Amino acid sequence: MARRRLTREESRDLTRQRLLEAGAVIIAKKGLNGASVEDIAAHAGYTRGAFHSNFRSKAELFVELLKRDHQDVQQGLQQILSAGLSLQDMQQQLQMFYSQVYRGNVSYVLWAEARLQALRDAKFRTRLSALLLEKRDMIAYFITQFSAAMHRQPPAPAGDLAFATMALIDGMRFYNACLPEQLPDASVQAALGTVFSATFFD
Amino acid sequence: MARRRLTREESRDLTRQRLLEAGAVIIAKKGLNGASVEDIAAHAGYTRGAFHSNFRSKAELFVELLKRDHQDVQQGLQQILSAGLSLQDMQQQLQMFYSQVYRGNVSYVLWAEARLQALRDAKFRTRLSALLLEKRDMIAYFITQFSAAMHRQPPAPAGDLAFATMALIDGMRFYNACLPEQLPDASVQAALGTVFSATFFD
DNA sequence: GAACTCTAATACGCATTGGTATTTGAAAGC
DNA sequence: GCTTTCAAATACCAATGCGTATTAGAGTTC
Repeated sequence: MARRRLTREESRDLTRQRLLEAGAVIIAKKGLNGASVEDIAAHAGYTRGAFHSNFRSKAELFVELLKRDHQDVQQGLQQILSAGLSLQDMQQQLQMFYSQVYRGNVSYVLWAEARLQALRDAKFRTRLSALLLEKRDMIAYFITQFSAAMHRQPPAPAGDLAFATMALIDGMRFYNACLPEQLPDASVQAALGTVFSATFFD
Repeated sequence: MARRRLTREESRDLTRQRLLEAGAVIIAKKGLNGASVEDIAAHAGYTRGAFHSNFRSKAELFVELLKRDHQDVQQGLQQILSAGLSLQDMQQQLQMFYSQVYRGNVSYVLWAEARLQALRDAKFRTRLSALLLEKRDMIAYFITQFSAAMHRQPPAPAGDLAFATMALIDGMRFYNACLPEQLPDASVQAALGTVFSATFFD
């Protein structure tokens, strides 16, 4: 394993990457407030010096984490949208996509943490809102597409229904994680299917 | 205002009460982890001594807060359920009840905080699950009642739909609090109404 | 290879926190 | 009214936190 030496930039990027990953894990585990900079740095194999050399503060790393995850999700959705699939296939793709995205708990917990942060910090709220609105618009577009394909109007403003969709998915995700015996994956799928099809297709 | 002297017990209860109220406010504002015992005690007009004399720890106070709030909500729902109203009236009562319960942000934020806590602490999770299941069962009963009155079967297991209902309401509550201009109260009402009536009544 | 630059480690200061141990003062018991 | 009891204040301590300033060492440049 003759690994070549890294350039300064590569090395720095690697550090940053590791800190971000460690941040995600530790923040998910202990909460934004419970995770110390020391924790995160140590888990990534560094000291606080490295952390502060890469991020101004924990909050900054956190926002970066959210942005990255948001980007990934948006890209995934965009891809499904622009693949030119039939309604059936699109629906199935969406279902698969969400079960993948939410497979690990980490990103879900980060967003839950972010929601709380938003409720109590106005500055953070505006930053998060921008991301939430992007997501809402993406979903609203799906809803519009579905309705158009069914030759109908959406039963309520598409944007509002998009929020409802996000609420439903996230909420069920929580109950599923918290009470897996009471609400197993299959039940979540079935319940979501029931509500969505009743709302959008019947 | 000749206020009579308080007995020892009355005085203690009063202190406890004040600590609980302060705890709710401070925890809602700064998060469970961000709120220090000192914060809470000071906001209630006491010192940490008083706090530790009344609660073993912050976590204990937090659980107490959740239990109390849960009790209140369950009682309210129970009352609506056993009032012998028509479906119409019951529906309206429920709507009113929720808009009242969730008027202030405090209790909502506490439950959001609790959800996060549950995701990362197994012991806490079991304590919270018990409350969540009680609530689910209560709502499931409403769903069963509604369906029966419509001479139908619920379109999916009532318990699962109850979870979906809780998810929807809580999620929309968040978006409403976070982006009130994008999702005003009226839109929440309308969207919820659309989804619920599509799911349960059509 | 010498001077430099920049990343990450280390050292330092200061503020906070939680818990315990002790003290104080007011209610309760006699 | 004297003693006892208990709620709450105070004092103390050890741990942990963040941010900055400084240092060390590896990459870069010439």
